[in-house]
Amino acid sequence: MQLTTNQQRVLATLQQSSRPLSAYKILERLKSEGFKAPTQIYRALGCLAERGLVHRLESLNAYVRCAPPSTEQGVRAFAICDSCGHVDEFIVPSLNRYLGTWMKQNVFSLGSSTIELHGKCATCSKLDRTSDS
Amino acid sequence: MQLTTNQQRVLATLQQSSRPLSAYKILERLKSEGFKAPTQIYRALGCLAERGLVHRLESLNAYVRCAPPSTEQGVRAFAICDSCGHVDEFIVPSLNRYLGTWMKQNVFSLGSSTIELHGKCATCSKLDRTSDS
DNA sequence: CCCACAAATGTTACGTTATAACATGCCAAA
DNA sequence: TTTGGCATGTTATAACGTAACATTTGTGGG
Repeated sequence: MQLTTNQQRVLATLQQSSRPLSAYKILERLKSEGFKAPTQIYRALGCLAERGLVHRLESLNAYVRCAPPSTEQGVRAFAICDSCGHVDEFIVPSLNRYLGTWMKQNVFSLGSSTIELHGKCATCSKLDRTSDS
Repeated sequence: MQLTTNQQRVLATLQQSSRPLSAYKILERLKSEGFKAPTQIYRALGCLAERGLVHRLESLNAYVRCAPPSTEQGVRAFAICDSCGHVDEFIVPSLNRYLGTWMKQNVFSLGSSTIELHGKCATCSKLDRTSDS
């Protein structure tokens, strides 16, 4: 199914941003296009998330455009630069292999996972070093 | 340093609970002991978190008592049962080994990590199976 | 003993994030 | 053209979190 216009606008807003946006930030940016209430944003975000087009970063209460569902086996993870806000998405190839030991011992049937790493991206780390005294 | 009485009360509340509690849930339970405002709870939670006695589950906006800082090398992870709310804490022995490939390639200097798995614990999985038609 | 200072606590107010509940508009199939 | 579904709009409120300032408490120095 196609995206509705509201969904397209929300998706475009996220896509144009270099960092995650909260629902209310998105709302601000879309006020000029007639959006008025958070519900509208949350609804769109909900649909986009279902399709795997956006992802909510739990540790930021914010949303990012993300890679479409890939064939690659594994679990999504996000590396978030606390300096510049840049988010890098990658796949943890097999969570099972690493956590599998634990999960088998503990018989936990995995539904979904939240893996968010905070730190500094390459660019910001470099800046730090060059500005050292 | 010792815990203050407020911190002790908040910690005890979490300890007595079989599942994570939001700050406001904790507040409700402590109203009878004179707590009146969320600030009081958040302050206590802040201190307790600094000492590694409680942990905030980002995906739930809730807090759990957690194991004291261990000597074991690794990163904390949490397995959350979406049916009964039970939370199991464990250590991912070396995030570096698994994500290290990615982190080296991308030069990301890790600060903190959020790893939260959602699914069903053993007990709840069993219940499902026995209630199958 | 009393003051002064610091730390913890209390209190009020507000900011941010999210959802519930209901109204309206829009389009497509009968 | 009516009806039924679904996207959208609107209002209100719930849930989560923090800033700023007042008050209390406890401790060491005069």
